[in-house]
Amino acid sequence: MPTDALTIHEAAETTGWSARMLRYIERAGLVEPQRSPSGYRLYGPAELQRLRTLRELLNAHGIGLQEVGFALRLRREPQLRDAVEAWFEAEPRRPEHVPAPDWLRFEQEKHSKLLAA
Amino acid sequence: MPTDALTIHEAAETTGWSARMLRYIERAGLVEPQRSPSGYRLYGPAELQRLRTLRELLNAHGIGLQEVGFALRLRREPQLRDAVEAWFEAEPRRPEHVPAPDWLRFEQEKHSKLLAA
DNA sequence: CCAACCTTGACACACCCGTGGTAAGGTTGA
DNA sequence: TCAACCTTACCACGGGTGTGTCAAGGTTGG
Repeated sequence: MPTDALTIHEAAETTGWSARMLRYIERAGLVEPQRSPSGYRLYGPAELQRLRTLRELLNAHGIGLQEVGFALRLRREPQLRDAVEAWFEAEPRRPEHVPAPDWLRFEQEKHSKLLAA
Repeated sequence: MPTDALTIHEAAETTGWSARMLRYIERAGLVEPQRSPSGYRLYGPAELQRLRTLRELLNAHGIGLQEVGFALRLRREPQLRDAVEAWFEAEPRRPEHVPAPDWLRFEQEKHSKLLAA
């Protein structure tokens, strides 16, 4: 077996996630490690780096795993992406007023507690 | 006042949403009606169409308002979009196996109950 | 052989989302 | 004036998300 593949608890230690969350992240399709012949998860350098940058991505923008999972769906289901794009394209024209982006605060409030904790 | 602008309860009636949800959708930045001088929401034909197609968009793909709200953030915050794209681009190469898309079922399970109800 | 790993599955818990309701108050039109 | 609208701001509540923990069992290395 390659010496640079870590088990789930070792990977948890070096990335800051818990082993529980590594399984959760895998189930969401975000980081899927290879498996040993007997089914053990094996995290290589690429997966470890991916887990660290995932943490940064979430913290930097105040989003959650769910959002990243949805972005994954947008990449992998072109009809979904196209349908969403089409809906936004039909946005009614109201060019004046460029409001204080209140919806932005609204969207970000959802994770403010998490970030504070 | 233009005759083709409906109040919130009238708009609720013709679109199938509740008045409560129309306010919620507005707060999420998805459909923002104009206001009368005294602050009443005025839904024009464009907004009404938008509300109907929003309902179809959610039903057709098993997603929620939260997902559409996140897609809106992706459109309006280029740095967020770029960061998410960059994270996916760094996906570790594992070209074989093209697995049964289990993550897809996982992502869609979240709304299966809603669709059934 | 056995301790120390790993696996999947389930229960639990706090918090957030979607939705309804209600209260307190402003607007409108007959 | 006054009934019937509208507004914002709360409380409530079922179900989903993110996280921990535990049980029952397979794997591994000394």
